[in-house]
Amino acid sequence: MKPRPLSYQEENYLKAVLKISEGRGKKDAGILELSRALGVKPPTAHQMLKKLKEKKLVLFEKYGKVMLSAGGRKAAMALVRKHRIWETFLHDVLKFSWDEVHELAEYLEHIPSDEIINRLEKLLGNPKFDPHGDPIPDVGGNVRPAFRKTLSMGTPGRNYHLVAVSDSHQSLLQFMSKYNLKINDKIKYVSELGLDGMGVIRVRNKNITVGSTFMHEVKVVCEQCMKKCKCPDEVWCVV
Amino acid sequence: MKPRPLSYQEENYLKAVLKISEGRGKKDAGILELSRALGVKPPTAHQMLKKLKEKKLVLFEKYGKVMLSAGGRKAAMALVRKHRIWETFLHDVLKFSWDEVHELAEYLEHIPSDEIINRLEKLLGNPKFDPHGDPIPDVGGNVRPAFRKTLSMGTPGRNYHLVAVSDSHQSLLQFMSKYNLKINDKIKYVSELGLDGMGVIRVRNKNITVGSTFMHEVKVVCEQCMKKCKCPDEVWCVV
DNA sequence: ATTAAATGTTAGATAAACCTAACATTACAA
DNA sequence: TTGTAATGTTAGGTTTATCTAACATTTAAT
Repeated sequence: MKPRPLSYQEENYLKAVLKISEGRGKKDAGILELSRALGVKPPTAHQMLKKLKEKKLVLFEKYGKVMLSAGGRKAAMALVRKHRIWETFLHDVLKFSWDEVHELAEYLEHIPSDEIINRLEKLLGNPKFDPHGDPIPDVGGNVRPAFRKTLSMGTPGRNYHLVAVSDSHQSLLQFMSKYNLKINDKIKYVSELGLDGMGVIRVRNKNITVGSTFMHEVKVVCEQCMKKCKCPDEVWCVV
Repeated sequence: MKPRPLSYQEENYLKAVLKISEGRGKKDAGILELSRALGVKPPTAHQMLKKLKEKKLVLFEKYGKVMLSAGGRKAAMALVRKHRIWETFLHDVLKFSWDEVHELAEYLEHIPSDEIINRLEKLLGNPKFDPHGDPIPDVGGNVRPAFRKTLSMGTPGRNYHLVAVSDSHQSLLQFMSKYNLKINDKIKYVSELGLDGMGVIRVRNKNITVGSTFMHEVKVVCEQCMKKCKCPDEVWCVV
């Protein structure tokens, strides 16, 4: 077996930097936050990031923030592409539920083959979004922007399409499974409750009361904004 | 992510012991042979096998041979099952060629999920053999015996089904790809050449001269033996 | 402006899986 | 049966990715 160009762990660190710097929140990545995202202690993350700097995959100065280099970003986007195509395969073909696919894809994304991914993509009919509604980068690492916002940023009374949810938020995914809520469901944002950030939505003629996490983590697209191809409070992110 | 029950490498060592002790040749596994099979130096293999002995996965006494315990064999058979189901998926669904699937399956077999494997098996229609003609163990780790012999053990003039070829023999796999030879092809063993163990086979009305490696590595089943459900020179193995 | 809290860095230790060099045992062939 | 070749074992070192403990810098609050 050929040696991997990047180790399993190096790949995870690059993905974590991408997730923080271009994901929901989009902030500069610091060592502490990275170490938390990766489940390691700060000195561990620090050491690895020095190594990735040597390899010119990240930009990182003493006491400064961490950013991906062009090469590092390319590698990280390739991982995101692999992750999301595997998730789509597991969901669409092997019928794994929405909340099971993420963990398995965490392993599968490291399989060192671009060809498997390209063939899976074709098999799946060149999907543009994974089962969580996140856009799938193309072979060049480009993602189409997606017009979307959190439900909490929506306007009560309007209709939305449920398009995305953080795929690593286990309890939320289970909540949605329980109420049979799926990507692409049409929902109506009925009302804000004004208490603990809760709200009420209507799906298939049934009202569901949802909590703050749901309001802030679930991403929706308002059909009006889609049509106008502009959305004042658009929030989109890659990871 | 949960910790793996066995590390990536521990799995490979168990598989290597199985391959030597129950594969073609079926000999007792020694440290030197294991180290060669795994591409490591003898002390490395020795150390790992002491660890696997601690974990009760192998039986191994000083200066003695290595054998799998019941638990070790179960784990190794599970790996063989995963490997062969992934190979079948890659070949049947993603249309990878016969000689490409082995290397990719070497990675995929370590994905820690039995459920993916069970669903793939169903998707593929519960195949009994992988693209190389090797039998796929069931969930319990049982393999059906296969009546087969090497072509060199066959009788010139008879018709055979090409059922198996060592999936790690790259140059042989490429030779077969080149002549468009596939598992399940009907071939006639035309004659022995009596020189360097060479022979002639006939496939789709074309004669092909094959060398010693082909004669000794390619497995065939003689239809007569299959029908009688017994074969005097049956050679079957698991890995 | 000062200080406390948050964050980042360094140094040194550990475990896994590999190595080389040296030594021990077994197997077999003369 | 004895000596050499093949195989196995031990000891000690390397690399990767982790840790803890101690120290340094930056940020933010009074």
